[in-house]
Amino acid sequence: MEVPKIYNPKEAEDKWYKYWLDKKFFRSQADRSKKPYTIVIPPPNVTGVLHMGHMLNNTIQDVLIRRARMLGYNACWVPGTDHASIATEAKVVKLLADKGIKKSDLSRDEFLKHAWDWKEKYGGIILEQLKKLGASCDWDRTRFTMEADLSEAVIDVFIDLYNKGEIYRGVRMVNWDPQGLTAVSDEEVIHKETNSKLVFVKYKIEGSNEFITVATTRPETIMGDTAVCVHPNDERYKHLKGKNILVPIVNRVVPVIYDDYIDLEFGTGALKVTPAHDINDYNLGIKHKLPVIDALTPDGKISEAAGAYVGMDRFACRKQIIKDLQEQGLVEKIEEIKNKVGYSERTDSVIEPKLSMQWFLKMDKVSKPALENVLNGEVKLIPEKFINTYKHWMENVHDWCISRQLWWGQRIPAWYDGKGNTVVCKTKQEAIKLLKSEDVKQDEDVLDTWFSSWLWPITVFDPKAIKNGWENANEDLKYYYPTNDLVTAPEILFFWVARMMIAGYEYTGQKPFSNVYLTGIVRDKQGRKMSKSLGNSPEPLELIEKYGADGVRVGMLLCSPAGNDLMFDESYCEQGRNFWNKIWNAFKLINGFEVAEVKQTAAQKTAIIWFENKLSEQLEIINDHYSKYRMSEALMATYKLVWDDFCAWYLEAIKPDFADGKALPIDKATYDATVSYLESLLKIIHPWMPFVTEEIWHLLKDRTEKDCIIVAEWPKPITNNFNLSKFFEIDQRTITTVRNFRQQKGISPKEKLELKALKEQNHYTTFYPLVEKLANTGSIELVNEKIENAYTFLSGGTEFYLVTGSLINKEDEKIRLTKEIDYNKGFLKSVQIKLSNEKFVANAKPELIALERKKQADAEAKIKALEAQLSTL
RNA sequence: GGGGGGUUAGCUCAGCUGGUUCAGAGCAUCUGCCUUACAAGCAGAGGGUCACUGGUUCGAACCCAGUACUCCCCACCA
Repeated sequence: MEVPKIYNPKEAEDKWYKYWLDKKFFRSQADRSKKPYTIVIPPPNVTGVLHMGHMLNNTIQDVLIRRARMLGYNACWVPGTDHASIATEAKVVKLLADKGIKKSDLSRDEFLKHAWDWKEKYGGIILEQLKKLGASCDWDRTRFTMEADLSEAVIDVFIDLYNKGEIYRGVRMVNWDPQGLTAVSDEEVIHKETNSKLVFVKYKIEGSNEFITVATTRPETIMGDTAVCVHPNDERYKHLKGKNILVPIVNRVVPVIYDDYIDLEFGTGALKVTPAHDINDYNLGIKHKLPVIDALTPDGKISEAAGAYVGMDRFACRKQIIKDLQEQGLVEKIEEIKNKVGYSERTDSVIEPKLSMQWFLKMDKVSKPALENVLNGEVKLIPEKFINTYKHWMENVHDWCISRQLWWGQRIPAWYDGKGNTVVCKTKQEAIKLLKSEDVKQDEDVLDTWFSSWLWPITVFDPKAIKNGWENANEDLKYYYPTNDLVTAPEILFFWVARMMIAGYEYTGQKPFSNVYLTGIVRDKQGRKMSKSLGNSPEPLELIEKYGADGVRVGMLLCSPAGNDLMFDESYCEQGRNFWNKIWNAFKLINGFEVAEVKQTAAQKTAIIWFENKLSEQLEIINDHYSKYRMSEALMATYKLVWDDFCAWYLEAIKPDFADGKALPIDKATYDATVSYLESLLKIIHPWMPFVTEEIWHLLKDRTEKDCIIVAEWPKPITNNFNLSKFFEIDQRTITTVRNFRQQKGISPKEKLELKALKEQNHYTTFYPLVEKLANTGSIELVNEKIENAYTFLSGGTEFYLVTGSLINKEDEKIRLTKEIDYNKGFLKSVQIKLSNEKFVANAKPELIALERKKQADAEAKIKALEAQLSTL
């Protein structure tokens, strides 16, 4: 069959993806007669567009799922998207703002309509992009975390946990995002080292000319001060007991309080206490019954309560107040310091600790099984190094603030009657009944996104399982759950992975997945995280355009050891592209063979025997890598098997000779063996490069409609005795030596050389036909006598002679042989030292000693042979 | 501040129970080849004080202690 000279990835990708969809190869349905293999996708944000992290993640998932499918599992990969409340709401707010619409001018329902419109329009983009990558998800199962029944499950969980007493509402210090105007969880705060000014401010002591100096990085909160605190043992301040202090600017009278929380060493040993704006101060305030003055508005401006600078932005105020204090002579000094300041992950604005009414989930009890089952290995983290981090986090876990001051998300099912009564229930009618009041209002807030996505592995299969209980779960959930592997980024180990485990144990009594494969972070060559803002991330779809999806998939995985960050560089994709090109060319060669009634050559016969061995050996190695989730190693082993073993050695060995400028025909046995090897290889490559393998699969033979490589059976090793493969390595070295000799002497590969071997040493001639073919020697003659004036070398204990008479320079040969003898003598000496060491002989394992003895004997024999050769010169 | 990694060839990384001719792989580099599958290629070659210092051991890239540099996670020190 005529095939194109170059493979066209774009054409093949579109064609085969569509074909796979048409034939429903991605579809999975519960089937008790087959073992399930399940992955649920970490749902990307609906606002998301494909980035390099997704590429890596989803390629790994696709490799795992495709291989499982070929191994005969009922492979099910469930896709979907996450509503991502903060990110999406921010996006929609911005979009409306661009149109001149303010969120505050809209009702909740109006805003949500805009949000849903946006979601319908753009929410599916990322899933479409995944298809370009070749992701073999069961698209019929696509879910969205805010679908009605998934949302209902979230509400059910809230109500259930509330009824169990695990959820409470309270005033707490939360991380307030003044730009997003919402509380965010501890995990959404990123602490960054920041250069700050530590301002030493003098506070006047009431009824005295004395001052007490406090150090602060946040002078704009001075108006919220309600005490000054010192250590009870601090000699410097003992005399202030019972005194009052005047807060600068506002001249409020506040007490001096004593608490051993104070660090005597830091600053001046005196702390201004601002209960509304610092968690420690808040705790001190509670302990010492201090009033709370909230000096800031939700959007980060100075509040009415502050009494000065009202309406000014917090950072502008910081500058102004320092200036004003300096003018009043109240600034003792200013130090430049580095401290950690919290920033919002979503909006990147400085987080403000703020007191507010929020809903919390108690974590101590519910998180226990999630910790235990990782420690006991029931759920495996890959790589294991994350177990320590995980343990540390789970043992020090704080209550989870689950409310968000947003509209996009699942609204908290709490109802208030305005008289201080609260009920938690699903509908307004119930609330009216329970509160015995017509005038009930639902909580304005929605739940944290992770409070819905922690149910993902359950609700994608059966959203009603929460309500109905595990015993009444549907067939899907019972069949597919617990899932097998979760592939995700270590950044969300706590955000999401830990919480899925919590929810899993709480609501199904089982783990949600058995293995958690944590990918690395994709970085650029300088080690910077790839991000849109830095502009250092290549556009994934452009990469696919350039190198083909197969090339990009391979490129991603070539540089991604498990759990390590990967320094991505486009050249890896180039390597990936070269790989599919190589495979295409190998196919082209085989495709061009002319089969005829000719005799099989000895080289062909032995090559077939050898490759069967090699293929089996490497297949076991590859399977082993997979079982340990060593993805890039499995890929590299595949790469070398194809490129080196198959193309460079096997195909070169069985390739027919040329005569009259035309390739000779090939016999049927060799052809069939070669095609079947190629088929096995294509299968092994398929998870990595699904498109090119499917294309070749169909060009190679006439196939029935459903005979696709995507559902072909994963090959099995034919033998488990790999001696042949080991023996051929010796012959490979012989071949390389001859080729090296040619290179040095400038002898063309086309020129036949005469190679002889010493008969008495000769034990293993099985692969001599391959040596003859690949080193282009005449048939290797076994001789009884050593040959003088030849290029002599030892390979596998046999002495070989390249008889090229005139080309041998005696002096050069002497130098070469002397060098080799020296090397072997040195080696022999090290072995002898080892063996003459009594302690070694006494302590080492017997096998090891035997091995060393053999090394000794071999080296001695080698030296003897080389010396004999030298003496003939 | 607490915890966890990492440091092996120019680059990205393997090296599993301390012992095989153990110092490896891929890429990059150099040399020679447009040999009718493939120059996105073929053949060959070079390249490392295993971060540093000490210890344990008959034997250390591997185990232990310390040092340096780096990355990540957690944390309420003004």
